[in-house]
Amino acid sequence: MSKGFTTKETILKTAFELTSKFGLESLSIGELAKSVGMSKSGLFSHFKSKEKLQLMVMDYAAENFTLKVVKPALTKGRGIDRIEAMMENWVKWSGTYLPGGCPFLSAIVEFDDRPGAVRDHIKVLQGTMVETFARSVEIAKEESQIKSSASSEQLAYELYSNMIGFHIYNRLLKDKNAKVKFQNLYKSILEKVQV
Amino acid sequence: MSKGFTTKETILKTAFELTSKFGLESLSIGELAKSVGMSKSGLFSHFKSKEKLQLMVMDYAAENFTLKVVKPALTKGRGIDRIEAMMENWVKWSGTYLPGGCPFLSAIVEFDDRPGAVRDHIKVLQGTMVETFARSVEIAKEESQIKSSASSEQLAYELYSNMIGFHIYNRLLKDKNAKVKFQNLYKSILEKVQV
DNA sequence: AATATAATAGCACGACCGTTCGGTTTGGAT
DNA sequence: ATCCAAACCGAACGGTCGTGCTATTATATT
Repeated sequence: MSKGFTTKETILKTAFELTSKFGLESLSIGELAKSVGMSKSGLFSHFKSKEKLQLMVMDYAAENFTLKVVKPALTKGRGIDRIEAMMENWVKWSGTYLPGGCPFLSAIVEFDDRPGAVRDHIKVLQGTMVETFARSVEIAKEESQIKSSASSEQLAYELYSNMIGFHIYNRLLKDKNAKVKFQNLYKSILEKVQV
Repeated sequence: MSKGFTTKETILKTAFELTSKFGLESLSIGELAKSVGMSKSGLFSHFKSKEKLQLMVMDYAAENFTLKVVKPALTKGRGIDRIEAMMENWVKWSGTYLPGGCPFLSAIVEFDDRPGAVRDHIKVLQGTMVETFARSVEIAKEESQIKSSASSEQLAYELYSNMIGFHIYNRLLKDKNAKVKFQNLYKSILEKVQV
Protein backbone atom coordinates (compact mmCIF):
# COMPACT_ATOMS: atom_id res chain seq x y z
CA MET A 1 0.00 0.00 0.00
CA SER A 2 2.69 2.47 1.00
CA LYS A 3 5.33 1.66 -1.58
CA GLY A 4 2.96 1.81 -4.49
CA PHE A 5 1.64 5.17 -3.40
CA THR A 6 5.10 6.66 -3.10
CA THR A 7 6.36 5.61 -6.52
CA LYS A 8 3.09 6.63 -8.10
CA GLU A 9 3.60 10.08 -6.64
CA THR A 10 7.16 10.17 -7.95
CA ILE A 11 5.95 9.14 -11.39
CA LEU A 12 3.28 11.83 -11.43
CA LYS A 13 5.71 14.48 -10.32
CA THR A 14 8.11 13.60 -13.12
CA ALA A 15 5.24 13.33 -15.58
CA PHE A 16 4.07 16.76 -14.51
CA GLU A 17 7.49 18.23 -15.26
CA LEU A 18 7.76 16.48 -18.61
CA THR A 19 4.27 17.66 -19.53
CA SER A 20 5.23 21.20 -18.64
CA LYS A 21 8.21 20.96 -20.97
CA PHE A 22 6.83 18.98 -23.87
CA GLY A 23 3.07 18.78 -23.56
CA LEU A 24 0.60 16.12 -22.53
CA GLU A 25 0.50 14.58 -25.97
CA SER A 26 4.24 13.99 -26.23
CA LEU A 27 4.40 12.45 -22.79
CA SER A 28 5.42 8.92 -23.71
CA ILE A 29 5.41 6.06 -21.26
CA GLY A 30 8.82 4.81 -22.33
CA GLU A 31 10.47 8.18 -21.91
CA LEU A 32 8.71 8.75 -18.63
CA ALA A 33 9.90 5.38 -17.34
CA LYS A 34 13.44 6.25 -18.33
CA SER A 35 13.24 9.55 -16.45
CA VAL A 36 11.86 7.90 -13.34
CA GLY A 37 14.37 5.06 -13.59
CA MET A 38 12.11 2.10 -13.91
CA SER A 39 10.85 -0.24 -16.59
CA LYS A 40 8.13 0.68 -19.03
CA SER A 41 5.87 -2.17 -17.99
CA GLY A 42 6.49 -1.59 -14.31
CA LEU A 43 5.39 1.98 -14.68
CA PHE A 44 2.48 1.13 -16.91
CA SER A 45 1.00 -1.24 -14.34
CA HIS A 46 0.35 1.73 -12.06
CA PHE A 47 -2.01 3.20 -14.63
CA LYS A 48 -4.07 0.83 -16.68
CA SER A 49 -3.89 2.98 -19.78
CA LYS A 50 -2.18 6.06 -21.10
CA GLU A 51 -5.41 7.99 -20.90
CA LYS A 52 -5.69 7.31 -17.18
CA LEU A 53 -2.13 8.53 -16.78
CA GLN A 54 -2.98 11.74 -18.62
CA LEU A 55 -6.01 12.32 -16.44
CA MET A 56 -3.97 11.83 -13.27
CA VAL A 57 -1.26 14.18 -14.51
CA MET A 58 -3.89 16.86 -15.06
CA ASP A 59 -5.21 16.30 -11.53
CA TYR A 60 -1.70 16.57 -10.19
CA ALA A 61 -1.22 19.85 -12.07
CA ALA A 62 -4.51 21.18 -10.74
CA GLU A 63 -3.53 20.37 -7.16
CA ASN A 64 -0.19 22.03 -7.75
CA PHE A 65 -1.87 25.14 -9.12
CA THR A 66 -4.18 25.33 -6.14
CA LEU A 67 -1.28 24.84 -3.76
CA LYS A 68 1.03 27.41 -5.33
CA VAL A 69 -1.36 30.02 -6.68
CA VAL A 70 -4.76 29.92 -5.00
CA LYS A 71 -4.06 28.79 -1.45
CA PRO A 72 -1.31 31.28 -0.56
CA ALA A 73 -3.60 34.09 -1.72
CA LEU A 74 -6.23 33.07 0.80
CA THR A 75 -4.07 34.44 3.60
CA LYS A 76 -4.70 37.89 2.16
CA GLY A 77 -7.87 39.64 3.16
CA ARG A 78 -11.05 39.32 1.12
CA GLY A 79 -11.08 41.68 -1.84
CA ILE A 80 -8.75 43.17 -4.39
CA ASP A 81 -5.63 42.31 -2.40
CA ARG A 82 -6.43 38.66 -2.75
CA ILE A 83 -7.02 38.95 -6.47
CA GLU A 84 -3.73 40.74 -6.95
CA ALA A 85 -1.98 38.12 -4.86
CA MET A 86 -3.34 35.41 -7.11
CA MET A 87 -2.08 37.27 -10.16
CA GLU A 88 1.38 37.63 -8.67
CA ASN A 89 1.42 34.00 -7.56
CA TRP A 90 0.52 33.00 -11.06
CA VAL A 91 3.47 34.94 -12.47
CA LYS A 92 5.76 33.16 -10.07
CA TRP A 93 4.24 29.79 -10.89
CA SER A 94 4.38 30.29 -14.62
CA GLY A 95 7.67 32.14 -14.77
CA THR A 96 9.92 30.50 -12.21
CA TYR A 97 8.37 27.43 -10.61
CA LEU A 98 7.40 25.48 -13.69
CA PRO A 99 10.25 23.78 -15.55
CA GLY A 100 8.54 24.56 -18.85
CA GLY A 101 5.25 25.96 -20.08
CA CYS A 102 1.87 25.83 -18.45
CA PRO A 103 0.68 22.21 -18.56
CA PHE A 104 -2.93 23.31 -18.83
CA LEU A 105 -2.34 25.54 -21.80
CA SER A 106 -0.65 22.77 -23.77
CA ALA A 107 -3.37 20.33 -22.79
CA ILE A 108 -6.03 22.80 -23.86
CA VAL A 109 -4.68 23.43 -27.33
CA GLU A 110 -3.77 19.79 -27.86
CA PHE A 111 -7.11 18.34 -26.84
CA ASP A 112 -9.77 20.92 -27.57
CA ASP A 113 -10.43 19.17 -30.86
CA ARG A 114 -10.19 15.59 -29.64
CA PRO A 115 -13.39 14.47 -27.98
CA GLY A 116 -12.80 12.10 -25.11
CA ALA A 117 -12.20 11.79 -21.41
CA VAL A 118 -9.08 13.94 -21.41
CA ARG A 119 -10.79 16.83 -23.15
CA ASP A 120 -13.77 16.65 -20.81
CA HIS A 121 -11.52 16.59 -17.78
CA ILE A 122 -9.49 19.62 -18.86
CA LYS A 123 -12.67 21.49 -19.55
CA VAL A 124 -13.89 20.84 -16.02
CA LEU A 125 -10.57 21.81 -14.47
CA GLN A 126 -10.27 25.04 -16.44
CA GLY A 127 -13.90 25.82 -15.77
CA THR A 128 -13.41 25.61 -12.01
CA MET A 129 -10.25 27.68 -12.33
CA VAL A 130 -12.16 30.45 -14.09
CA GLU A 131 -14.91 30.15 -11.51
CA THR A 132 -12.34 30.59 -8.77
CA PHE A 133 -11.39 33.93 -10.30
CA ALA A 134 -15.01 34.92 -10.72
CA ARG A 135 -15.71 33.97 -7.12
CA SER A 136 -12.84 36.09 -5.84
CA VAL A 137 -14.28 39.01 -7.77
CA GLU A 138 -17.67 38.35 -6.20
CA ILE A 139 -16.04 38.48 -2.79
CA ALA A 140 -14.45 41.81 -3.64
CA LYS A 141 -17.90 43.04 -4.60
CA GLU A 142 -19.30 41.86 -1.27
CA GLU A 143 -16.55 43.85 0.41
CA SER A 144 -17.58 46.91 -1.60
CA GLN A 145 -14.18 47.12 -3.24
CA ILE A 146 -15.52 46.47 -6.71
CA LYS A 147 -18.59 48.09 -8.23
CA SER A 148 -21.63 45.86 -7.93
CA SER A 149 -22.48 46.71 -11.54
CA ALA A 150 -19.34 44.98 -12.81
CA SER A 151 -19.68 41.48 -14.25
CA SER A 152 -17.54 38.99 -12.40
CA GLU A 153 -17.63 36.66 -15.37
CA GLN A 154 -16.29 39.40 -17.60
CA LEU A 155 -13.54 40.24 -15.13
CA ALA A 156 -12.56 36.60 -14.77
CA TYR A 157 -12.24 36.42 -18.53
CA GLU A 158 -10.05 39.49 -18.61
CA LEU A 159 -7.75 38.28 -15.86
CA TYR A 160 -7.52 34.87 -17.46
CA SER A 161 -6.67 36.29 -20.89
CA ASN A 162 -3.95 38.36 -19.32
CA MET A 163 -2.40 35.29 -17.74
CA ILE A 164 -2.26 33.41 -21.01
CA GLY A 165 -0.94 36.46 -22.83
CA PHE A 166 1.85 36.87 -20.33
CA HIS A 167 2.77 33.25 -20.65
CA ILE A 168 3.24 33.48 -24.39
CA TYR A 169 5.07 36.80 -24.28
CA ASN A 170 7.36 35.43 -21.63
CA ARG A 171 8.06 31.97 -22.99
CA LEU A 172 7.90 32.26 -26.75
CA LEU A 173 8.67 35.87 -27.48
CA LYS A 174 11.04 36.11 -24.49
CA ASP A 175 9.83 39.67 -23.96
CA LYS A 176 11.82 41.11 -21.05
CA ASN A 177 8.96 43.43 -20.17
CA ALA A 178 6.29 40.72 -20.22
CA LYS A 179 5.84 40.90 -16.46
CA VAL A 180 5.42 44.68 -16.49
CA LYS A 181 2.87 44.45 -19.29
CA PHE A 182 1.04 41.78 -17.35
CA GLN A 183 0.96 43.90 -14.21
CA ASN A 184 -0.10 47.00 -16.10
CA LEU A 185 -3.01 45.15 -17.60
CA TYR A 186 -4.39 43.50 -14.49
CA LYS A 187 -4.08 46.74 -12.58
CA SER A 188 -5.98 48.69 -15.21
CA ILE A 189 -8.58 45.94 -15.37
CA LEU A 190 -9.17 46.24 -11.65
CA GLU A 191 -8.96 50.06 -11.58
CA LYS A 192 -11.71 50.23 -14.15
CA VAL A 193 -14.21 48.58 -11.79
CA GLN A 194 -12.89 49.75 -8.46
CA VAL A 195 -15.34 51.65 -6.27
CA MET B 1 7.02 23.26 -62.79
CA SER B 2 3.29 23.90 -62.85
CA LYS B 3 2.04 20.53 -61.68
CA GLY B 4 4.41 20.36 -58.77
CA PHE B 5 3.38 23.79 -57.61
CA THR B 6 -0.31 22.97 -57.71
CA THR B 7 -0.10 19.75 -55.72
CA LYS B 8 2.26 21.36 -53.26
CA GLU B 9 -0.34 24.04 -52.69
CA THR B 10 -3.01 21.38 -52.21
CA ILE B 11 -0.83 19.56 -49.72
CA LEU B 12 -0.15 22.73 -47.76
CA LYS B 13 -3.81 23.63 -47.65
CA THR B 14 -4.73 20.22 -46.28
CA ALA B 15 -1.79 20.32 -43.89
CA PHE B 16 -2.97 23.72 -42.69
CA GLU B 17 -6.41 22.34 -41.92
CA LEU B 18 -5.04 19.27 -40.16
CA THR B 19 -2.70 21.47 -38.13
CA SER B 20 -5.63 23.63 -37.13
CA LYS B 21 -7.47 20.57 -35.90
CA PHE B 22 -4.72 18.52 -34.33
CA GLY B 23 -1.61 20.66 -34.00
CA LEU B 24 1.67 20.93 -35.83
CA GLU B 25 3.25 18.16 -33.81
CA SER B 26 0.62 15.57 -34.61
CA LEU B 27 0.69 16.38 -38.30
CA SER B 28 2.05 13.09 -39.63
CA ILE B 29 3.19 12.59 -43.18
CA GLY B 30 1.33 9.32 -43.59
CA GLU B 31 -1.95 10.75 -42.42
CA LEU B 32 -1.47 13.87 -44.50
CA ALA B 33 -0.78 11.75 -47.59
CA LYS B 34 -3.94 9.79 -46.97
CA SER B 35 -5.97 12.99 -46.69
CA VAL B 36 -4.52 14.39 -49.89
CA GLY B 37 -4.90 11.07 -51.67
CA MET B 38 -1.35 10.27 -52.59
CA SER B 39 1.47 8.07 -51.40
CA LYS B 40 3.60 8.87 -48.38
CA SER B 41 6.84 8.91 -50.35
CA GLY B 42 5.32 10.89 -53.19
CA LEU B 43 4.26 13.57 -50.79
CA PHE B 44 7.50 13.46 -48.88
CA SER B 45 9.56 14.20 -51.97
CA HIS B 46 7.99 17.65 -52.15
CA PHE B 47 9.56 18.53 -48.81
CA LYS B 48 12.92 17.08 -48.02
CA SER B 49 12.15 16.68 -44.35
CA LYS B 50 9.29 16.94 -41.93
CA GLU B 51 10.78 20.07 -40.44
CA LYS B 52 10.68 21.80 -43.83
CA LEU B 53 7.04 20.80 -44.15
CA GLN B 54 6.28 22.30 -40.74
CA LEU B 55 8.00 25.54 -41.68
CA MET B 56 6.04 25.81 -44.89
CA VAL B 57 2.77 25.09 -43.11
CA MET B 58 3.51 27.94 -40.73
CA ASP B 59 4.22 30.23 -43.67
CA TYR B 60 0.98 29.16 -45.28
CA ALA B 61 -0.88 29.95 -42.06
CA ALA B 62 0.80 33.35 -41.82
CA GLU B 63 -0.21 34.21 -45.37
CA ASN B 64 -3.73 33.09 -44.61
CA PHE B 65 -3.83 35.25 -41.50
CA THR B 66 -2.63 38.28 -43.43
CA LEU B 67 -5.16 37.64 -46.15
CA LYS B 68 -8.16 37.13 -43.91
CA VAL B 69 -7.43 39.38 -40.95
CA VAL B 70 -4.93 42.11 -41.76
CA LYS B 71 -5.51 42.94 -45.40
CA PRO B 72 -9.31 43.46 -45.27
CA ALA B 73 -8.79 45.88 -42.38
CA LEU B 74 -6.56 48.06 -44.52
CA THR B 75 -9.60 49.24 -46.48
CA LYS B 76 -10.73 50.99 -43.30
CA GLY B 77 -9.30 54.40 -42.56
CA ARG B 78 -6.18 54.86 -40.49
CA GLY B 79 -6.91 54.75 -36.77
CA ILE B 80 -9.16 53.01 -34.31
CA ASP B 81 -11.59 51.83 -36.98
CA ARG B 82 -8.85 49.78 -38.53
CA ILE B 83 -7.83 48.26 -35.20
CA GLU B 84 -11.39 47.30 -34.45
CA ALA B 85 -11.75 45.81 -37.93
CA MET B 86 -8.72 43.63 -37.29
CA MET B 87 -10.21 42.45 -34.02
CA GLU B 88 -13.49 41.55 -35.67
CA ASN B 89 -11.72 39.85 -38.56
CA TRP B 90 -9.77 37.80 -36.06
CA VAL B 91 -12.98 36.62 -34.42
CA LYS B 92 -14.29 35.55 -37.77
CA TRP B 93 -11.03 33.81 -38.64
CA SER B 94 -10.73 32.02 -35.34
CA GLY B 95 -14.40 31.28 -34.83
CA THR B 96 -15.78 30.38 -38.21
CA TYR B 97 -13.12 30.17 -40.91
CA LEU B 98 -10.68 27.81 -39.26
CA PRO B 99 -11.72 24.15 -39.20
CA GLY B 100 -10.13 23.80 -35.74
CA GLY B 101 -8.01 25.82 -33.37
CA CYS B 102 -5.50 28.53 -34.16
CA PRO B 103 -2.52 26.85 -35.81
CA PHE B 104 -0.15 29.42 -34.32
CA LEU B 105 -1.31 28.88 -30.80
CA SER B 106 -0.79 25.14 -30.98
CA ALA B 107 2.59 25.64 -32.61
CA ILE B 108 3.57 28.10 -29.91
CA VAL B 109 2.79 25.87 -26.97
CA GLU B 110 4.17 22.78 -28.66
CA PHE B 111 7.48 24.27 -29.67
CA ASP B 112 8.34 26.97 -27.18
CA ASP B 113 10.46 24.45 -25.31
CA ARG B 114 12.02 22.74 -28.31
CA PRO B 115 14.92 24.73 -29.69
CA GLY B 116 15.23 24.48 -33.44
CA ALA B 117 14.23 25.95 -36.74
CA VAL B 118 10.51 25.56 -36.15
CA ARG B 119 10.61 27.38 -32.85
CA ASP B 120 12.68 30.20 -34.31
CA HIS B 121 10.33 30.55 -37.24
CA ILE B 122 7.20 30.73 -35.10
CA LYS B 123 8.87 33.32 -32.92
CA VAL B 124 9.56 35.49 -35.96
CA LEU B 125 6.03 35.09 -37.31
CA GLN B 126 4.37 35.88 -34.01
CA GLY B 127 6.75 38.77 -33.47
CA THR B 128 5.76 40.40 -36.75
CA MET B 129 2.12 39.79 -35.94
CA VAL B 130 2.46 41.62 -32.64
CA GLU B 131 4.39 44.36 -34.40
CA THR B 132 1.54 44.70 -36.88
CA PHE B 133 -0.79 45.44 -33.99
CA ALA B 134 1.68 47.86 -32.45
CA ARG B 135 2.09 49.60 -35.78
CA SER B 136 -1.65 50.03 -36.22
CA VAL B 137 -1.73 51.63 -32.77
CA GLU B 138 1.10 53.96 -33.81
CA ILE B 139 -0.93 54.97 -36.83
CA ALA B 140 -3.91 55.75 -34.62
CA LYS B 141 -1.62 57.92 -32.53
CA GLU B 142 -0.45 59.75 -35.64
CA GLU B 143 -4.09 60.39 -36.46
CA SER B 144 -4.59 61.80 -32.96
CA GLN B 145 -7.15 59.15 -32.13
CA ILE B 146 -5.07 57.60 -29.38
CA LYS B 147 -3.19 59.50 -26.68
CA SER B 148 0.45 59.94 -27.57
CA SER B 149 1.35 58.98 -23.99
CA ALA B 150 -0.02 55.47 -24.49
CA SER B 151 2.47 52.67 -25.13
CA SER B 152 1.78 50.93 -28.40
CA GLU B 153 3.71 47.88 -27.20
CA GLN B 154 1.50 47.66 -24.13
CA LEU B 155 -1.64 47.99 -26.21
CA ALA B 156 -0.48 45.36 -28.67
CA TYR B 157 0.06 43.02 -25.73
CA GLU B 158 -3.41 43.69 -24.40
CA LEU B 159 -5.11 43.16 -27.74
CA TYR B 160 -3.11 40.00 -28.33
CA SER B 161 -3.95 38.55 -24.91
CA ASN B 162 -7.59 39.21 -25.55
CA MET B 163 -7.44 37.28 -28.82
CA ILE B 164 -5.91 34.24 -27.18
CA GLY B 165 -8.33 34.42 -24.29
CA PHE B 166 -11.29 34.51 -26.63
CA HIS B 167 -9.96 31.54 -28.50
CA ILE B 168 -9.78 29.39 -25.39
CA TYR B 169 -13.13 30.52 -24.03
CA ASN B 170 -14.71 29.82 -27.38
CA ARG B 171 -13.09 26.53 -28.25
CA LEU B 172 -12.45 24.74 -24.99
CA LEU B 173 -14.95 26.19 -22.58
CA LYS B 174 -17.54 26.65 -25.34
CA ASP B 175 -18.65 29.87 -23.64
CA LYS B 176 -21.58 31.25 -25.60
CA ASN B 177 -20.70 34.76 -24.52
CA ALA B 178 -17.05 34.51 -25.46
CA LYS B 179 -17.48 36.91 -28.35
CA VAL B 180 -19.23 39.50 -26.19
CA LYS B 181 -16.52 39.27 -23.55
CA PHE B 182 -13.91 39.65 -26.26
CA GLN B 183 -15.60 42.73 -27.67
CA ASN B 184 -16.11 44.25 -24.24
CA LEU B 185 -12.44 43.89 -23.48
CA TYR B 186 -11.00 45.30 -26.66
CA LYS B 187 -13.40 48.21 -26.52
CA SER B 188 -12.46 49.08 -22.97
CA ILE B 189 -8.79 48.69 -23.85
CA LEU B 190 -9.17 51.23 -26.63
CA GLU B 191 -11.47 53.55 -24.67
CA LYS B 192 -8.87 53.81 -21.95
CA VAL B 193 -6.36 55.44 -24.31
CA GLN B 194 -8.70 57.24 -26.66
CA VAL B 195 -8.18 60.98 -26.97
C1' DA C 1 7.23 12.34 -81.74
C1' DA C 2 11.38 11.89 -78.97
C1' DT C 3 13.65 12.92 -75.00
C1' DA C 4 14.78 14.84 -70.55
C1' DT C 5 12.99 15.83 -66.27
C1' DA C 6 9.78 16.17 -62.71
C1' DA C 7 6.26 13.69 -60.03
C1' DT C 8 4.66 9.81 -57.88
C1' DA C 9 4.47 4.99 -56.14
C1' DG C 10 6.17 0.76 -53.72
C1' DC C 11 8.89 -1.18 -50.54
C1' DA C 12 11.95 -1.54 -46.70
C1' DC C 13 14.60 0.23 -42.71
C1' DG C 14 15.19 1.21 -37.79
C1' DA C 15 13.09 3.52 -34.01
C1' DC C 16 9.51 4.27 -30.96
C1' DC C 17 4.64 3.88 -29.63
C1' DG C 18 0.96 1.74 -26.15
C1' DT C 19 -0.13 -2.57 -24.45
C1' DT C 20 0.01 -7.54 -22.89
C1' DC C 21 1.88 -11.47 -20.61
C1' DG C 22 4.68 -14.55 -17.80
C1' DG C 23 7.92 -14.59 -14.53
C1' DT C 24 10.73 -12.62 -10.68
C1' DT C 25 11.57 -9.87 -6.79
C1' DT C 26 10.01 -7.52 -2.83
C1' DG C 27 7.43 -5.94 1.38
C1' DG C 28 4.09 -6.44 5.03
C1' DA C 29 0.97 -9.37 7.81
C1' DT C 30 0.55 -13.48 10.27
C1' DA D 1 10.00 -17.67 9.29
C1' DT D 2 6.20 -18.33 6.08
C1' DC D 3 3.09 -16.87 2.79
C1' DC D 4 0.55 -13.92 -0.29
C1' DA D 5 -0.18 -10.06 -2.69
C1' DA D 6 1.78 -6.10 -4.58
C1' DA D 7 5.48 -4.23 -7.27
C1' DC D 8 8.45 -4.63 -10.87
C1' DC D 9 11.03 -6.40 -14.98
C1' DG D 10 12.08 -8.35 -19.83
C1' DA D 11 10.53 -9.59 -23.93
C1' DA D 12 7.41 -9.40 -27.46
C1' DC D 13 3.12 -7.93 -30.16
C1' DG D 14 1.15 -5.06 -33.95
C1' DG D 15 1.26 -0.23 -35.44
C1' DT D 16 2.89 4.08 -36.89
C1' DC D 17 6.52 7.24 -37.30
C1' DG D 18 10.13 9.76 -40.56
C1' DT D 19 13.17 8.74 -44.10
C1' DG D 20 15.77 6.51 -47.78
C1' DC D 21 16.04 3.76 -52.33
C1' DT D 22 14.59 2.19 -56.82
C1' DA D 23 11.35 1.96 -60.40
C1' DT D 24 7.57 3.72 -62.98
C1' DT D 25 4.51 7.15 -64.76
C1' DA D 26 3.29 11.76 -66.22
C1' DT D 27 4.65 16.24 -67.81
C1' DA D 28 7.26 19.78 -70.33
C1' DT D 29 10.69 21.02 -73.84
C1' DT D 30 12.63 20.51 -78.07
